[in-house]
Amino acid sequence: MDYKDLANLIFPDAKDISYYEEKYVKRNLPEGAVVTRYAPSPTGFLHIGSLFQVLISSMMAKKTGGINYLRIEDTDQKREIEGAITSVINSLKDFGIEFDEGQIDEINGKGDYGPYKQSQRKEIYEAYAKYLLSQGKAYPCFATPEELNELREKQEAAKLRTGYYGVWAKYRNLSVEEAVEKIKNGESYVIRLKSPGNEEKKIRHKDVIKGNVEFPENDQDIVIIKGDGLPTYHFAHAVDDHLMQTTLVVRGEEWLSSIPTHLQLFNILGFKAPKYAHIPTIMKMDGESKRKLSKRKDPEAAVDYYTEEGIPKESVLEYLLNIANSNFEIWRKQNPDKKLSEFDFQINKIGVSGALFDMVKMLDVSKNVISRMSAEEVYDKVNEWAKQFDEELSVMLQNKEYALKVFGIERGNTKPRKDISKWSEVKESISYMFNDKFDKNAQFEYAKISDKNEIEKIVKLYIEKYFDINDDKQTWFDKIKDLAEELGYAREVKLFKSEPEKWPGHVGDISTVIRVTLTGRQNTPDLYEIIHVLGKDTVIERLS
RNA sequence: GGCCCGUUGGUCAAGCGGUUAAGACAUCGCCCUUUCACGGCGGAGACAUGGGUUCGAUUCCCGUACGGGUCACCA
Repeated sequence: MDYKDLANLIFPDAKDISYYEEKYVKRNLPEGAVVTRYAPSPTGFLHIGSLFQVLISSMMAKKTGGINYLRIEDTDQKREIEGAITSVINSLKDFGIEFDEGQIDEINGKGDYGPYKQSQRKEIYEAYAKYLLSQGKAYPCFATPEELNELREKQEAAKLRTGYYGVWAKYRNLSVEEAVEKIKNGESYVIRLKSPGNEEKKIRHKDVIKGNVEFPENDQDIVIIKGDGLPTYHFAHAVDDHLMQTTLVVRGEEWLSSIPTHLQLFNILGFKAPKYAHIPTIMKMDGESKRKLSKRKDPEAAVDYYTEEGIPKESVLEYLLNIANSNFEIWRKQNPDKKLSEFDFQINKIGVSGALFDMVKMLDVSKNVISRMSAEEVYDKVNEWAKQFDEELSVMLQNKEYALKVFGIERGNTKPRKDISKWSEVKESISYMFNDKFDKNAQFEYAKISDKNEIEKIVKLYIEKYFDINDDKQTWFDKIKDLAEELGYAREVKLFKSEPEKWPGHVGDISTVIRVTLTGRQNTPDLYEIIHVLGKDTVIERLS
């Protein structure tokens, strides 16, 4: 009996690997095109770090005329979550990320290199495992969890490196006969790689982002096929990325230390290894120390958070791009109207150390993104958001024509207003523009001039003598100045500042009184525009 | 603990042996013919640390400290 017999016993039906090698033909892509992928395990939760990763992959594929595909890594049945695939696909779609190829729903994929769901690729992994088995490069291991535990304890007690390797790999040198017998006895087992690595030797590898890294060779006999018959991540990674012809693997830096294992696997299988780009983890400040954004503690770790808060997807993407390529900011300043895809993204310019997530900066980016939108765009997006997350706002926006006017205030000119950074702020910032949300009898907080009688006097005189909806802006403001003067206030701020003792206040204080009476707040956009959007009747009604 | 990776202002970051060490956010002050949001100008604020190498180190090498990652039949 030899290895082939063992291989046949374990995987009697597995095909020869040549079948798959021939089935998946070479991709026909332009020179330099990158094939990359996003390969989540379906936990139903899209982390901001994952979005970062997909963004990078997709930028690289687009830039080079390549392919970005979606592969589902569902080899851990214990973690399976119903509907998770659809939810990930939809979350990504919310951010404008769609794949050229790969999984499209819970069961189906599109493209010539599928299936794109690992649980549907079992026979493929078996073929490759059988291939290794038949050459004696992999073997069945009968160690029980208890045995493995014991082994580790022993190693720890002796202060040795833990793991299943070298002389500790108890079943590595079991004879074929013994193995066959155990299998026939129904003993459970996994398939392990018979690692040819030597811990004393180093391997050198050039990561696209991290640059040169050096590791000891892998000498662990890692599991490639688990007890449940499904492959481990490592094995599936090698087989899938080879067959799907991935040329660039973008993944989190927590994978960096598996490089020796992965390179070894590619090598033993006779595959050409892809390039790897290990991207830094997005961190958060927690007290004194940094830590990974956590799905349990930090709502902003989940991509859906941004959707719910109404932070536009463009903002999130721009912020992320900012972290990735710091020259993006400059580019954006020079090209305010260009699409993100026109930015010449450089993957090797991504910083090597983990970036802290900075919500303040994110909102600043967002504020600028929103300021570049037209009133129509703002309307559409706010409306869409409100439909889902804020019914009251949604109702307010029903009169589209009016809402457009509201959003058009100080927008579309060379110095657009920058006061909205997320849709969830919109209601509060525009509520006074709606009569049914405005209570003229509420107690407003006035500024310098707060005497009730004085306020009444100012407003009354304004409405009776100076208010004319048909005035142009200059005339309108001149009249406020006249009003100020008539009431004994300085008509220019500068005048007041040069001789502050001469007047009780200035034109700004007067306009503040009108502003507060009209809107209920001290800070608003341009009063003249507000008056015109509100219309004559409302203005008179509120000021009377 | 072993093995990796990292460390430039409060934050994100340029920089690749000789720079007054960019820029952005935040912060502070002033200005911008009404507030706020903008915009403009200016201020404060950094190369973790100790040794080398070098005429010269933020940049290269080694150690230390600190931070992160990883050591599963999870990905």
